[in-house]
Amino acid sequence: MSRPKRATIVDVARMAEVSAKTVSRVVNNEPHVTEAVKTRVHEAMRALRYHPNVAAQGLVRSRSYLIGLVYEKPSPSYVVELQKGALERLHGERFRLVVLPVESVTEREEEIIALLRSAALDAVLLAPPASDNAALMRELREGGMPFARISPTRLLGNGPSVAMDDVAAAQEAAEHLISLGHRRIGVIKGDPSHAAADARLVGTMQALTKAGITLHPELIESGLFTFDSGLAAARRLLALNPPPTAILAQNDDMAAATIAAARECGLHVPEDLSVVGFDDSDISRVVWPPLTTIRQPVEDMAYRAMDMLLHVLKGEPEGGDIHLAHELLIRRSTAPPRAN
Amino acid sequence: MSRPKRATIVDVARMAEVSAKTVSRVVNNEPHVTEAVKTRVHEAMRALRYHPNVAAQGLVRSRSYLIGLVYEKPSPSYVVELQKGALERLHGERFRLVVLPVESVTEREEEIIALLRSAALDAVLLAPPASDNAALMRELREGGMPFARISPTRLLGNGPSVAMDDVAAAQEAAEHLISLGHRRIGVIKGDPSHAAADARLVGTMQALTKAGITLHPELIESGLFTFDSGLAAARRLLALNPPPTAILAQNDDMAAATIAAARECGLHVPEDLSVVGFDDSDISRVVWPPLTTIRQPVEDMAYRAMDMLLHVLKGEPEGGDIHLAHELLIRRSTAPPRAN
DNA sequence: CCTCGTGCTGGGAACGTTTCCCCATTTCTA
DNA sequence: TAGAAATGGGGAAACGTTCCCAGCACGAGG
Repeated sequence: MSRPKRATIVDVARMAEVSAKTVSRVVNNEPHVTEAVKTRVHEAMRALRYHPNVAAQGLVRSRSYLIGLVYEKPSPSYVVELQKGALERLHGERFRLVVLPVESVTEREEEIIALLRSAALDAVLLAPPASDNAALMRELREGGMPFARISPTRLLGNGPSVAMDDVAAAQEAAEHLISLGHRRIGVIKGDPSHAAADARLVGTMQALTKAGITLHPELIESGLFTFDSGLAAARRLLALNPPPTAILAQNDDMAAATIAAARECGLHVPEDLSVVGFDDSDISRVVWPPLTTIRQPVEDMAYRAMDMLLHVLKGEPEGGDIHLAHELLIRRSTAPPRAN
Repeated sequence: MSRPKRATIVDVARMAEVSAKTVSRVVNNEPHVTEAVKTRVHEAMRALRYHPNVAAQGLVRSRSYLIGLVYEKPSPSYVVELQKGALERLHGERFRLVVLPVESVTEREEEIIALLRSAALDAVLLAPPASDNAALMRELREGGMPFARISPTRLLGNGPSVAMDDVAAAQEAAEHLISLGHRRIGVIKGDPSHAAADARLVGTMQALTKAGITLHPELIESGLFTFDSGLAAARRLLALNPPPTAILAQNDDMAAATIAAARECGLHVPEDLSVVGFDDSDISRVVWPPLTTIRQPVEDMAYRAMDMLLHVLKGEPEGGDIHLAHELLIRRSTAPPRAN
């Protein structure tokens, strides 16, 4: 689309018999141009198939019209929803989305920062756990690079963000199990480097405490938000004596793994074991039985975060911390415990 | 990372006491620079935290260092693997990946082309079904924009591509069912706008014909590669009298849906119904029983396609059509039919 | 009739690199 | 030893756009 020498602004200017400057004004919808001139320029643009050269615009305006999306190998459905929401908002804007997945293991903050620096971005969208990384945010601020945060769990008031209330959501999920009659409830935590894992545990414990239930440490297992890690954690929980009658997994992938682990032990879900997930990702409807889960509006969150970012880029004052509502979706993986 | 006036090449030149031209040579690893000068420049670069301005480079070299990835709302796991492979190859290169999902419904070829044109890309990676779109490829060629194709099924010899043999793979899957003793085999096709859907059907029919089995049209249902569409198609197939003893779904999402539909009818998989999927996506291991499926090396394919694209961008001659091997993974969703 | 604002337009200088062309010095070849 | 070739370096133009500033017409008010 570019090699066979594209039309430049002076070609258009020559054809429309105006100056390059005027063409620029027309392209950017600036005032001080007569209607007649405007239409003449538009015709010339169409005839020459003129498209402004983004690199040149970027050079003089010191803008690259690129927005980065930083995330760390979460579940596929999460990534896709994130991208969908961000792109949806970008539709019709001249900004483009550059994906920047980072490996927590190999890449340290400095490397991420170097990556961002060399990528020449105008702004970044930070998904967890980058959205909770204080050092990263400080660097960004010092570097003058605008950012917005998705699902931060701490350090609020630190730039625009969109989140849901992980604590309240986890509390609600646990209360659902308690109200069904469960007393011995296992928890599978997510990746400890995600602050959401702690927030969700706190919510769970609040519900249990309120109901007068003490959560034995043996009932808390840690995973990494992946199916395989969830499988291992669920196996450990189900090997306890007595095993829990319900398991609260901190995302759907690990909840699905819990169902698989239960099947291995010959347990039926939900008769022998209730399972609750988190996120309402695709996987929650694909497994059997479909998962009771917390709906987290990831796509909306990404959309809103991108919206706030665009506002900042337009020079408007920075937005604050936004909360989006969650929702407990009761499907078929939870039931009262078997009476024994 | 950019607003507080970054160091420019002349700052570095001044500090290292050489000309801007020399700095440029060092940055680009060109010859004609003494070691001593080179280290002096490197030191200055580090001290000033100099990073070349991509926009300026792009302007003079007429390169944007952006590569687009065009795909059309396929399953999340497919997208993620695609991106993973492409990014893996891009690691260490200066090119960045811009994601360009397109809606087949709303966007027609011209809009896609306009999108690419305005995105100022250096090259594009085409995933299905864009990789089979003749008009799109013609436009790209005329516009001088290099491209590489992922999983094309027709119009080969039309630019570098990486694919697997859909026909042979589908044939192998069908032969597996036949060898188990199945004779009444249902097929759930994928989105008709993907040429792979036809190729996989052809392979299936080849296997059946070879075994002397005629495939009744009533046994062929169409889906859209999504779980929901697969659910509806599977329900229709299972409502037949007699129902098929095995169903071959053209991707894993629809195969998972088939298992769900079977459960609705009170059928057990694989005792009452064998199910075969396609792709070996995450979902195939998450459902119960785990799916017998064809492993499609999506990540490798994206990696190789990106590799070929980079070769073209370096001015080397265009590669041809590459084939990657598939593999039939026999898991627990297939078994001999119940004797009746 | 002169002046003064106001709306439209153009000239020229940036923006930060690379590249073309040039010169001086060193090294190799015959 | 002379000439050719290679090496190390610099000056200035170019890439395509936007932005600052000035100029020009036109109508209104004195």
